[in-house]
Amino acid sequence: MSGFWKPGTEKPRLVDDEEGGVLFFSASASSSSGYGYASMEKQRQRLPVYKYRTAILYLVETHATTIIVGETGSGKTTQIPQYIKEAGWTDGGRVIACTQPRRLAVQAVASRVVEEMGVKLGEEVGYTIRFEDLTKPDVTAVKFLTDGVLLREMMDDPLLTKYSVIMVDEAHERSISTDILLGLLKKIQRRRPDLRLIISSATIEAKSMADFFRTSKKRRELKSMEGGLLMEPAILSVEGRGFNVEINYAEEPVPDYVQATVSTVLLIHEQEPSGDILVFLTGQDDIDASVQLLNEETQTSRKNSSGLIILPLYSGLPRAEQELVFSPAPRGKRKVVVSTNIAETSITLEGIVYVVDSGFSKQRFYNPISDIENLVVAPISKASARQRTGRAGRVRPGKCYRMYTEEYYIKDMPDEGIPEIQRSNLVSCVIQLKALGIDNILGFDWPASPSPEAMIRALEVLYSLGVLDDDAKLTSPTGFQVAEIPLDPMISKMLIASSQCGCSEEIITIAAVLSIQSIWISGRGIQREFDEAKLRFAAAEGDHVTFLNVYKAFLQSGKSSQWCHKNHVNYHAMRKVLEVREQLKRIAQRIGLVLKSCEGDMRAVRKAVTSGFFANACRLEAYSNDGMYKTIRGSQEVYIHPSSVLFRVNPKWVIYSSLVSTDKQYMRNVISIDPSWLLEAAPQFYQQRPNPLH
DNA sequence: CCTCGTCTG
Repeated sequence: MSGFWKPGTEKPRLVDDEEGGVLFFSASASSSSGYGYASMEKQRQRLPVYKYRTAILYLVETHATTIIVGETGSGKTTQIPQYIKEAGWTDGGRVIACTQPRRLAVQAVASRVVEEMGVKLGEEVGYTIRFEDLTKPDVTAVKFLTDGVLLREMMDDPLLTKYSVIMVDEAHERSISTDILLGLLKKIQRRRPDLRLIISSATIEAKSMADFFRTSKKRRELKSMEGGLLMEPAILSVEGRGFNVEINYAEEPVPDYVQATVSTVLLIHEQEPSGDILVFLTGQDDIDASVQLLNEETQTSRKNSSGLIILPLYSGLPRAEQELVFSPAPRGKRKVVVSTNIAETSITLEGIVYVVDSGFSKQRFYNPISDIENLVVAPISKASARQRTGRAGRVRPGKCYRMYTEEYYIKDMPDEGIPEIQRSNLVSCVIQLKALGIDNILGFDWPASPSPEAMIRALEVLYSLGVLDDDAKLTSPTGFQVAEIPLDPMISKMLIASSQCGCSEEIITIAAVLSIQSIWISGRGIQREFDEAKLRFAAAEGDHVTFLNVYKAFLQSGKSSQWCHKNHVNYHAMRKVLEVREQLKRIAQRIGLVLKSCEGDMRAVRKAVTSGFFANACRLEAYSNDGMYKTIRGSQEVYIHPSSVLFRVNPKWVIYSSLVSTDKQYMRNVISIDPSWLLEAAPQFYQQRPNPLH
């Protein structure tokens, strides 16, 4: 091959990030404008995946499912859809789909492919993510989209008939949507022998992926279907372009991983040649603590550590601070990014040569008995550790420092993490399958089965919401309406009820706010100011009504970002609220809800909230001095979260929208109610319980 | 009397 890059010639551009992350080019990176078509073609041919072009096309032609194991930098995501198209799979108006778990990745990959093909985005090549559809019917032949969007598309077209090839990228991440999608695609395959699947996965997951798609144990059926199509999944491995990374383990188990991490960073800075450092910790607490320790070190010691630029990174960080991590360190300085898992998959940093891996991350766990989701610090898997390590070898050979022993890695660390679907509440997932006509939820063929307890709990909740009937079928119209709304079913139910309560305008706003992370900007140093700012909007009824006040004031300000800043309101979150609100309004109209404002009648609003969230009703314990509540459903001890406007107000009866558990169970987003509304909203749910409302 | 890993429709 003559396609090697020589120093002094044009710089090879990094292509897409194979871990589904998005590359952010620093200001110094060369722009693409200077490249002609020929040179673009050359670049494409230099990618490792190019060697496998014929093999991939052959496998896709002859196998129903092809599993591609692609290492970092192989070029699979951008190239394979193009190969498939060049081979004629889009002839006759058929479409190739390529899914990604994340929106940013969809956009990044689509624009790269558009550039390589020299076409306009939204024509031949397009993408669809929530709120953004850049595709043209009958024109778009290659379509990038999120897993979630493809799932939604199945509601209108369960067999996904317009697609000839579906590539599921980053399947090893095992997100809930990916897992549901894989289960459904396997089902579709039986009805559509013309459909081809390409599943891209990391090495470690490839075998279990193949096992899953090995449809039948009967050999005859397995070997071939009509037309000589092989049902046995093919596996193809494509090497990557990552550099070698030397791994260093702790010699002894580490008692305090934050401390160990900090010491390691300082040691690297003292002893190793230049190159940026990426540290993986678990959350804001860890990160702030270690950033502070590192800063102290920088200030007290006069010698080496002064050349360090220490930057935290987590999703809760304000946008401007997040962006700091992408600017290159000034000459002679070394950048240290202290990050959560966000840097493991979602964000790619250039210039990282050293990785420090604490060996932990925060993971969600769900207890179907208490119906509570918890976030806990837990050891990562080998797959995760490898991924973290790989982050060091993107620009040149790197080093990874693991804050655990080699023995621990080999003997105790699990190969793969627990798929998200086995750690989550399943209500949304169950309703989606029901809407697709899958009646036997317990018998569904999952890549990883959720626990029967979790399934049963989800069915119970949906039954009590009136979404499922006695035969566990979707009710009409409520069940079908709830399935149509892209929100948590409790929020959707609240929305539908608001149509009857005559307060849908208000509830749509509340639904939009509840479906995003938080509309407030909080920070450690500004706690008191923040509380004061919040008091300006505080409503006696509770947080939901407070949201309405914030939204109203935001509109009155002319949707001003300065106004947001002054009031500790997150401007980006409010833009998102506007966006979700518009979408919900459209859906509400489509499914025949009455759009109406209650003109300040907050009883109506509280009743509508109760209709969706009655299962989260709590009563203040009569003799409780510390604001202890008990849930009506399970007599769980819960407390109002200090961030709530009802903190220390403690009304007798409240409903919450979610629980956060730390040292205690805290209710977030709390509203006061009248207990008689509970019986009204869910007679079957509350009558079964022995005298709950005395 | 105190906080929240990351995503998605």
